[in-house]
Amino acid sequence: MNNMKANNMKTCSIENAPAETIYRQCSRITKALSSPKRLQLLELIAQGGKNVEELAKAANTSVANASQHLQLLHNACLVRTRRQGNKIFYTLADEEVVAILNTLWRLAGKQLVEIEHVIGEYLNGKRFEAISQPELLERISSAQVTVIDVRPREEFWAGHIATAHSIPLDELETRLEELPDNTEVIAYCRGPYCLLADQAVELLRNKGFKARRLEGGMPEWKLAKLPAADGNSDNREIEKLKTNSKRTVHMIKSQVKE
Amino acid sequence: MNNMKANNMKTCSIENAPAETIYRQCSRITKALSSPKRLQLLELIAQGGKNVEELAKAANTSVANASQHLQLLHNACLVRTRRQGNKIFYTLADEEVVAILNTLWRLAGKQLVEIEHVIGEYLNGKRFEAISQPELLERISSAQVTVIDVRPREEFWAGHIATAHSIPLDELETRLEELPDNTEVIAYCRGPYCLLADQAVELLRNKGFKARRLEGGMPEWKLAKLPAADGNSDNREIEKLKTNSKRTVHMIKSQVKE
DNA sequence: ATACTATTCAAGCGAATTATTGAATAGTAT
DNA sequence: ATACTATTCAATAATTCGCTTGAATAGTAT
Repeated sequence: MNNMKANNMKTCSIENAPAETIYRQCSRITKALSSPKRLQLLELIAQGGKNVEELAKAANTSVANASQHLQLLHNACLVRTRRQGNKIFYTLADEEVVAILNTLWRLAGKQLVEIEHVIGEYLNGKRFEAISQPELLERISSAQVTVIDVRPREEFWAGHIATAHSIPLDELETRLEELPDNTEVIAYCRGPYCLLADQAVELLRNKGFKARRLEGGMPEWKLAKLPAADGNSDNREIEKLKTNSKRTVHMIKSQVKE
Repeated sequence: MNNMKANNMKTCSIENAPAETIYRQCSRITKALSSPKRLQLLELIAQGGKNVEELAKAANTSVANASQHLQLLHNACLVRTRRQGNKIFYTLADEEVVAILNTLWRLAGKQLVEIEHVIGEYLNGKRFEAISQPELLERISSAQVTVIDVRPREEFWAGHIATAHSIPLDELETRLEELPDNTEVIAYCRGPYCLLADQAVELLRNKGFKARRLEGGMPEWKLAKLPAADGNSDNREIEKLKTNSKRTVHMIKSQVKE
């Protein structure tokens, strides 16, 4: 019966040998993404390089456990490590990782009603009116506003609203002095399902700033073809891909063994 | 001082209660994507609605096992079921699912050297020279070529090369009469890491057609801002009806009954 | 060197996942 | 009604996963 298919040879030899390997390889990535803790860790890492201890604390778990998860992510080539003093900092391995997290986030927000529910509950009584795209555009052009991008820095580099400053949520509290206390601050993030901007607004209001979030986020801004920019000048990519070379050799070897 | 910052739970309540729920929810999706078999099934489903038996056969597993996997995908809201006669057809639940599969594929191709390795092995001695973007463009404008998009139909709808015809790889063999045997056929797919176009070319050459693949794929074409189009609802229906003619009759019948 | 720190490794245990088998269900056809 | 089909359910055994604990390692600082 299995042979039937092979003989029938409907189309493609990909159904057979190579495909299985490919799907198995792809599943290395999705497996790495399949644990809530690891998703949380990735999100934390995306917001800025952190060491194991910080990550463990932020993700509310033991250091050993965090380390284990991180190594799994590392084996899936989703994160990279960098030694600094006697600490090891984790960063995302590639912008595509952000891309996949974003897609995942968008899909989850769209499909899983529970998430909307949770978000709704979180924002209950906390969500302030958002500013609309055209209104923000007008305020920008008349310089009546300060726009901050509270997403992870990598995402800012990949494209941001013109005139916006990158202040990842993590850093916001320590960088308040960069913000004006007379003109309004507009925070934006990934979109309607993303809480980053809401959290930023909450923090800013608590500190006495005038703040609102943008309706939607960067994807919607881009979609509307409103003025955006990206940080091409940043040239970190070069080093990125080099680091994997050693590990790669290892991986191939162990694969051959099997 | 660093300790202060870390200990102080300040900024975001998202780190606490709601966040865990959200990550757990997101992980429902990634868990569903974390098995090779399910990735394979999704890919098959993406290439056109299929029933359980077909899927099981194509994925080379038992019907019961396929059914189990499919239900898992269904619970994660990644696929949808539709009854037709006494068969149940599975289709993707949302275009975003294609998006996430694509991102995953791209990331995997970029990060996991093994995949390149496998692809290289598969294509060993099989890969024919590809046609470059500018060359194809010129041939298109002088009508010296037939362009076919061998990706799943959903992806064709989301955007395709101008003048291209949608012939998912699955259907290629049964639709050969639509192709000219005097002018060259150019197949394209998702990009350099995607084998669909190569498989199409192989099949076509075996059948005596003149065929080559495009260098890169749709994303690269879009990136170069070359002429593209996307499928409006009208096209969509027509395409649908064309290829599903047999099935469609059934469908219409049963729809009328309802 | 020695002590110290951050991180990783290793073993163990309960829970979850995968594929298999055989039976049950819900539609369809006669 | 009865037989039939496509699909799902239920029980299983082997495997893997996630977290904990306690020890080992590889750097740094004195």
